Amino acid sequence: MKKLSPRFYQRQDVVQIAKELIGKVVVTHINGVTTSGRIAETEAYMAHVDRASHSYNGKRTSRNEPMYSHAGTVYVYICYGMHNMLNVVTNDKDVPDAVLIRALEPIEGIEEMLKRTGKKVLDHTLTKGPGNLAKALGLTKAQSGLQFGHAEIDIYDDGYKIKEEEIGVSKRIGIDSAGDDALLPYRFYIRGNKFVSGRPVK
DNA sequence: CCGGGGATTATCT
DNA sequence: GATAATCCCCGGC
Repeated sequence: MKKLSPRFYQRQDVVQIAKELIGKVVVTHINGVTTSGRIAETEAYMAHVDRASHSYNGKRTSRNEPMYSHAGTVYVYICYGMHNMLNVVTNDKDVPDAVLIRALEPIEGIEEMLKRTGKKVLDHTLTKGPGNLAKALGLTKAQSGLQFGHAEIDIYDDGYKIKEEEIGVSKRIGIDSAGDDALLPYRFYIRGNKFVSGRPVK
């Protein structure tokens, strides 16, 4: 298990970073309990030029302020009034690129994840989709603005290698109001992984 | 298996 | 007052 270096997050190409985050391991220590999972699905959001991004056209508010912080910052926000979403901020300070972590394959702390989500048994819904994932990991906007590497949250490379052909690419989910930008191929996922969100594609 | 719609509230205008 | 980077349930086939 080795931490991702600051250099990993600092790069300019957020789409490439989103792709490389597939297969990495997110670990949280919240209230003394450790939970972790392997990233199965991500989406890239490109700063001010991307209509789907919270920072489109340079929009800057107290909610999305962490996006303008330096690479390796945690950005958590609430969507539809009830779901927390986990993002990784990349690129230089004041360039608000981010990667949304959309799905995980649970590894550690499954009992705790079941307790947090109110589910009875481990099935593919435990960490499928960004809302479920943040809930299982115990993340809320209390973690927004922290750095990856903080005691409560980090991302590791455990040496797991994923083959190029195992990674699927598609347009992003749930951003229909973003016009043509909704069609950009900025979503990456592990083909055939049952934790990947959305209806299975034939 | 698939698709439609309601839930629920922080955030922005 | 409207919107939203979602989830879950329920009905129909």
